[in-house]
Formats: sequence, C-alpha cells, structure tokens
Amino acid sequence: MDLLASLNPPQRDAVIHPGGPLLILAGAGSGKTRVLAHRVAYLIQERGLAPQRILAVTFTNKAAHEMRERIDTLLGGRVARPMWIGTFHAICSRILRADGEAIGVPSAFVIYDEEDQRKVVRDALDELGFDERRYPPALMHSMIGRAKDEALDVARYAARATSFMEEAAARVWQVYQRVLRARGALDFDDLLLETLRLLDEHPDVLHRYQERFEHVLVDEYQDTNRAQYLFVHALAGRHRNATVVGDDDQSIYRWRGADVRNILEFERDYPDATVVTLAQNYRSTKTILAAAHAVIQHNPHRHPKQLWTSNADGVPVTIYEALDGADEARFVAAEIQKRTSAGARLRDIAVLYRTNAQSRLPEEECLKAGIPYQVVGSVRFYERQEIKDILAYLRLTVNPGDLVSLRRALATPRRGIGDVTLQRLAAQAEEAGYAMLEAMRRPQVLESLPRTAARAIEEFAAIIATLTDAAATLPASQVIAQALVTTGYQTMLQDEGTEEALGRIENLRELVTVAQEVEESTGEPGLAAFLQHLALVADVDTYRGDADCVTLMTLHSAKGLEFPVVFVTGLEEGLCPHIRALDEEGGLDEERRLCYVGFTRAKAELLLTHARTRSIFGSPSVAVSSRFLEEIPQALTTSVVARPAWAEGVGSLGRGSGPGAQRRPVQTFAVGARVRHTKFGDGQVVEVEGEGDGAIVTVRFSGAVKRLALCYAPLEVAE
DNA sequence: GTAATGTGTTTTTTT
DNA sequence: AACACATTAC
Repeated sequence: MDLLASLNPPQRDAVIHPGGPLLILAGAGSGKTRVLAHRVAYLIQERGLAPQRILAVTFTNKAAHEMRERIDTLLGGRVARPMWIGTFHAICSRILRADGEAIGVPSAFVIYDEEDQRKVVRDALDELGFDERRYPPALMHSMIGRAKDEALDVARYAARATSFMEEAAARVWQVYQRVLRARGALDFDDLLLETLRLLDEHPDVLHRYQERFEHVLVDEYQDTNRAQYLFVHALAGRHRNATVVGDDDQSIYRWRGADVRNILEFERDYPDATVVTLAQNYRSTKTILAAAHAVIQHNPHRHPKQLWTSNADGVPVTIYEALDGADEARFVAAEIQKRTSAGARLRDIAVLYRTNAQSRLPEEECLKAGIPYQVVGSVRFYERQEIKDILAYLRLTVNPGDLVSLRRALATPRRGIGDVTLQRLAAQAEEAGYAMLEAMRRPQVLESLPRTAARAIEEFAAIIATLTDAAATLPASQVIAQALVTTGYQTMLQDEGTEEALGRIENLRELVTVAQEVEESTGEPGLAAFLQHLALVADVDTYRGDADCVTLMTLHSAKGLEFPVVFVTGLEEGLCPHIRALDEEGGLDEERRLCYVGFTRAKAELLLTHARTRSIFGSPSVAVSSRFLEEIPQALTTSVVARPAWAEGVGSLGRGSGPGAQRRPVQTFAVGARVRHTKFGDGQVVEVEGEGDGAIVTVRFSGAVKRLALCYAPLEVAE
C-alpha cells in the first residue's frame, strides 16, 4: 500500500522524516492521528524497523487501540502487535510490573484510585494527629498530587516549602507514601515517578529500554506534565528519535500538571529539531472553523496560527438562549429529533458540557423523547460500589497487605465485623508482628475475640484463602466469577431483589466479560495484570463510537473525537468559563481552549446553548451568557431565543410545550432546497429574505407559492 | 453492630 | 438535588 498517496505535503514530510527529533504542530482536525499512524506504518514498511522497537504514547487507551488498528489496516495483518502503545500510565505500569522489583515495587502492586488515595490521606492525618478541619484532606491530597506532577519528591518538597500549609502537606505526604509502600500500593502519579526512579537508579534498566525503543512517539504532547516529559526524554535519550505531536491551543489539563511549555519549548530542548506544521483542517466547515478561531484568538501567548479548510461554508452556528436548564435540554432533544427524522444517525450527534453534573437534564429529556443515548464518564464503571467491593476481595488475594481493600471487603456483605473487632485484630497483629490476614488465621488471636466475631473472621479468612488459591491458577475472569459466589456477594444482591440490585449483578457479570476481553487482547491472563489494567481505564475509553445512540460527555472527554453535529450546552459565565477557573492564574485561557476544543469537534453543524436561569445546588440563579459566545461574530451565527411560558399560546401554534413546538429554532435553507411543511407538504425554496430569526422564505409547494416566516413555519428539510 | 435519620457539603475538568 | 458523613436509636 502506498502510505504517502493520500497525504498533503507537510503531512508527508512528517511521515517520511528520517530520524532525529520531530515536532508536529497539528491544529484541530488536521489529521494528526492519521499522520502518526502513517509514520509508524512507514517506519515499519519502508525503513524495516521492527515493531517492537517502537514506543507510542497516546492520551487514552481507546486512542491506543485505534492507533494499533489503523496501523494494522495500513500494513495488512496484525503487524502492530509487538509494538508498545498505550497511555503513559499503562506503559509505566507495564515497565514496573516487569522491572519494579529492583526498586522494591512488587510486581503485583495495586493501583489506588482517587477514593483509595483519599482514605490514605485521612489515615495519615489521623496518624499525625492533624485535625481535618484545619488541614482539609482534599487540599492536602491535591497539594501532594501537584507536587508529584512536577516530579518532586518528599524531601525536595519539604526543603522548599514556604508556607505553613506546605510544611503540613510535606509531613502528610511522608506518611502517605510510607502507608502506600507498606500496602504494596501506588497512586496514579507513582506509576510515573517510580518508573523514573527505576530508570534513574538502575542504569542497566534504562539502557535496556533506551536501546530497545529506537523510536518514541507521543500524541497530545501539549498535555504532558513534568514527570511525563522526563520519561519521554529519558527513553528517547539514546536514539534521539522523539516524535511529538500536539496543539498548544488544545492544552486543557493544566490543572493536572500539564505544562504547555513542554511543546512550546521543544525546540529549545532539541535545537536540531525539525518542525512540521499542519494547518489544513479536514474536519469542519468554514463557518465552524471561523467561530472557533474567533474565540481562541483572544488568548495571549499562543503560537499564532490560523487553520484553514477547503470545506464548504456550511450552515451558521446556532445560538439558543433557553429559559432554564430544562428548556435547554428540551431544545437539544427537539433538535436531535429533527435531525434524525431528516435522516441523521444518532451516533453522529454529541452533546457536550463543562461539568458531569450537567448531563442529568439532557438525559431526562432524551429518556422522555425516546432518544437512545450514552453518557461517557460521570460514574466510572470501575468506581461503582459493587465493582469496587468485588475488586477489594480480588486485590486482597494479589496483595494481602492492602488494608484499604481489607476494610472494604470485610464490610460487604455484612459479616458482623465492625471497627471494634478490626481494631482489636490490628492491635494484636502489630504486637505479634503478623500481617492482618495472618492474624486472622491464628487460633490464639481468634480465641481472644468474642465468639461470634471469631467465627465471622474465620469464615472471611477462608474465603480469601479459597480465592487466593484460585488466583494462583485460573485466569482473572474465572476468579472473578468464583468470587461473586464465594463471597456471598451475588446472593446478597439476589436477596435484595430490587431493580438496583439486579443492575449491580449485571455490572458484575459485565466485569467478568471485560476480564475475558482483556485477557484476549493483552495476552496476560493473570489477575494482577487485569487489576492494574482496570485502574487505568479512562472515562472516554467507555465511549462506543459504533453504538446507535447520541453521546453525552464533558468537553474534556471529547478531546480527540469528532461528530457531524455537536451541541455545546451551558455556555454561561461561571459554568463555562467555570467560576473555579477564573481565580486561577491563566485559568480563563484554559477555559477558552476548552471551549475551542468543544467547537472544533463539530464537522457540519455546531449548536451552542445557554440558559437565562440555572439551578446551582438545587436553587435557581440568574445566568449571564458566556463571554465566549460574545466573541463569535454575529455574521457566523443564527440566534434563537426561547419564549417564556407565559407568552405561550398567544397567537399561534398552541401544540404542546417546549421550544421545539412553540417556537421553531431557526434552520437555514438555501434557495433550491427541498423542504417539507406539515400542512402544505413537500416543496422547494425559491427565495430567502433576511437571515436568522427574522428570515422569510418563499416556497413553491405543489399547489401554491407561500411566503413563510422561518421562525414560526413548521418547515423541515425533506429527506 | 446495624439501620434510620439528620446534617452539611458539594462541582470543575481525569490518568 | 444528591450524596457522603455523623449522630441517634434500636
């Protein structure tokens, strides 16, 4: 296959770049994923590079899968299998599993998620005798997290601490880290930091990986943090074949430690770097691109650049001013139905918002309207209660020292073991130098406990022992299936019998299926590998592009995706830009980039909505439309304003409620377009006067020619 | 030791 | 509005 035929000149330059550092500045929709896939395929096919000598870092697992598939398609066959491709976290996890023992990381380490981490922080505060009111756990946790993003260690952080709070955080961090280590656990940041430490302290390991990876490619480079930066530069240090791709305008993870300087200063890091700029957009209409550009150009300190496209002008951007959140949701649902009845596919439509909480109203409206939808994110699959409960048992079998999991497993199903018993156990275990699980098996320990408690403990220890045996020989999926029964968890849910409980059983079955799939795709059947994999699943990894439904998700999750029709909802001051971002240095710029990312997801049609009142924590408050909306030139937009309920039924169209029925959101029709009117039937547009809200179209129907006010006439595009 | 009730808090965004 | 956490009652 000719890998270059379908590429434009700069894309081709990037693909055939012989070696040495390469920076690809790729604007939204400029085909960067394609270029990366083609470059890898080219290296393999034309340069004869062995796939296992390539390391590619993507932002999500989903992107990793897609990349692998694209490369396979380009080359024909499953060529990309031996190539390492995944997120920073997944790749570091793999390295640590293989080589972590050298720095004392057990290969079956568990990964603590946000909730687990919070518990450890609170334990640490407790141990230090710090009052949670004076030292909020959330604040302590985030201070530690930010420091880790910058690849600091406790000692250096403590040394440079300037405030009282920072000194406190340093002490908490110290205990936090000791606790994690004692439990054989790592948090997300540790995956990177421990890998860096491994590479630093064991030059032989560093050299092995450096030697192996002749090419290192990194996608979404604008969203890498300091630790990730160091990782890339360490691994590419030998061959110097680092290819990084990114767009400073799409940097939206600063709050997570992402440092846009990584991309802006790549040329300083590598003075001999080749820079390729991809400025042609293949995704969006001229109108959408112009609107997006109008917004982003308000940001200072950006690489000045302007995307262009040879695509059509397309239709204007719709701006809808809703009465409130519910009205906004009704508008969205009505517009979706309009488009699907005109032949659009549900999977081509996305509804985006700033915060997860905003998904509720559109969800309800979709439900009412019978529109199938999927929500990406909000409650993550593996963070569901039932999943975490079962995982707690499994984690214990892999890692007996995991106290967070022990506490969790002991609590559900209820076994009559509470804090009192647990503390007695812990005290005895410490005294005798046993691990907790070990103490549970000692007769002399059990004897000292009340009879009922002792029997419950025995039973629990037996369950863990059975599962541990199973985990030693069986693949993860079978261990999980067994755990559902052995722990009594499934019985508990069945007895409960509520719809919710049955849903939970469903989720647990799904977990078994997921395990089977992961076993197949990774070829690593063990429970430890599965658990580590599971902890690294991102929200957007659950997005099913092939499902026949509308997609609801946050602006963050939407990065890297595209849809013919995109709604961006809640464009109000305080929401987008978010109020919490406004008092952070540079926060507004990042909100604007987020908005830009949202706009540039749209291929054909972009609909922006905001509400006049918005419920915050249950109580309604007046909302002002987002400054980002004001930044879009009116020439590019069509505005629709909701009519308040009290004006309903005056004069016209008294059918039903909701904006879809009472006031027709304005569509635009070109002269010649075939249209359908509910009363007059099919016709053809012969003239358009004015535009937007006040437009009047003249339509020739089979019987008569009519002049119709677009905002009131029940007129649609005919399919 | 558990279930029920009450209170306060929360929302940015996520690997 | 929804949820986590604490207190209270059993």
